[in-house]
Amino acid sequence: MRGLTEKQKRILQLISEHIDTCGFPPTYQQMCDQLGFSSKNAIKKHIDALVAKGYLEKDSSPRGMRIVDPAYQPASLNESAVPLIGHVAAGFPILAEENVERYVPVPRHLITSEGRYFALRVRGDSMINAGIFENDLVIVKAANVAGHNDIVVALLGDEVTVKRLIVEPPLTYLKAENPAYQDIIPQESWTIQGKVVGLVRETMN
Amino acid sequence: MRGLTEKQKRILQLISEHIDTCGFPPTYQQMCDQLGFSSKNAIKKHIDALVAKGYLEKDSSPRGMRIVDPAYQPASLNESAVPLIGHVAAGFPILAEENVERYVPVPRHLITSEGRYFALRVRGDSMINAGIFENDLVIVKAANVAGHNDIVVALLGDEVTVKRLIVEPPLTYLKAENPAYQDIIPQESWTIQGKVVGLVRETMN
DNA sequence: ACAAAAAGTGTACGAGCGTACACGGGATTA
DNA sequence: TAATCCCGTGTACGCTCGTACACTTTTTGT
Repeated sequence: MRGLTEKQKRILQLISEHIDTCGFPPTYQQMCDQLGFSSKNAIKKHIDALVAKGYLEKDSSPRGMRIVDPAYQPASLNESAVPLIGHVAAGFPILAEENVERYVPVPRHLITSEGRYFALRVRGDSMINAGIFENDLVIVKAANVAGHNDIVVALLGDEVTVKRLIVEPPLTYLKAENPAYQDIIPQESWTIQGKVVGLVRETMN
Repeated sequence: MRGLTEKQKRILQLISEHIDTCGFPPTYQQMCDQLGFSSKNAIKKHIDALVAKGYLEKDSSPRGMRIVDPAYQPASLNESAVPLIGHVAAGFPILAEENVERYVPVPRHLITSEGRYFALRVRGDSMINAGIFENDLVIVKAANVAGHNDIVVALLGDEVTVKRLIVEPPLTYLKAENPAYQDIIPQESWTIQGKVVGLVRETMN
């Protein structure tokens, strides 16, 4: 993977931009028009050079190209998106479409193999000692069980809460990471919804 | 934008998966093969229905489709990737290609218009009271100046550090968010490299 | 029970796309 | 001066893709 000429860089950038804008790579003709060329062959030669140098992969059908170099990657392919659960409507399962506010990108290696994931906006400051602040988004792997000391998302009645799970047989309870809060030893039935595997903070003020 | 039939959902999902895998949408023929159909028209009708319902946009050239519904958005288009700066080689500008370790996806709305951004892995626990832990990735907007109370990335000699910027004329200094650390009132020359605008935590242990 | 919508097959066609080949010009190097 | 890249033009060709039309079957709704 050696150096690129200026024109070749321009081509890569053009492809990347087009994918960002339209969701798919451009045709040779479109790139011609955009660069003011009048022959598709100018493009083809650059593309061939890029393939030869390993920056691009091609399959010879229309728009059939894929950028290899991560520096020019449009936006994704090493990443994935998980649904951000907004207000949880009572009665609905937590992952129901009705609850999805938007989607949050996360590094793909957080999303190991299969398993459903979601994001949740944190309310309150009960976990500040674990570095989880109000309005942070926690990335959660859906699960019904979890281990000792895992940070989990639990459902108590209608309320969704993020706490540390403490397993000290015969006792299992939820612990806040903030001395101002007491442990929660639920009387009513409660369920684990998932395990926190990551965090995204979008506001720094 | 009304309800979809099961088959139509399947089609949307198929397109999304293909984009994830290959970087561009499939052709009608490819979708046929994958679903075991023997006529491209089956696909075309579903696609037309999806367009009519507003879930898809089409331009009548090969692979020319774009998913509108965010729930089926492949992985990107609402997100962007910023370079993760690994070890900073002395002498190199911080954003030099040599320093890039990999790319980190972040929500696009963090990346306002133009301006260069990067990510940095946090070393040490000097900012724990701001909820910034060791090994967290801070998302940084490159800048040479910053305001009072901003969390900034500063370069002191060869060392890159994350601290809160305190502007109390005539004094300007860096403050750690951890009582165990003292304020840094640099004698030598130092520069602001950028302002922290977000945070990503990939490890929760 | 009847009509309408959804789902799928088969054939044929025209246009757009990638490709191949021949050609010209400028810049750098031996 | 010749050789070699890099860059662009022009023409022609064949294949693939999206599209249109006719027809069948199953599911849904009133």
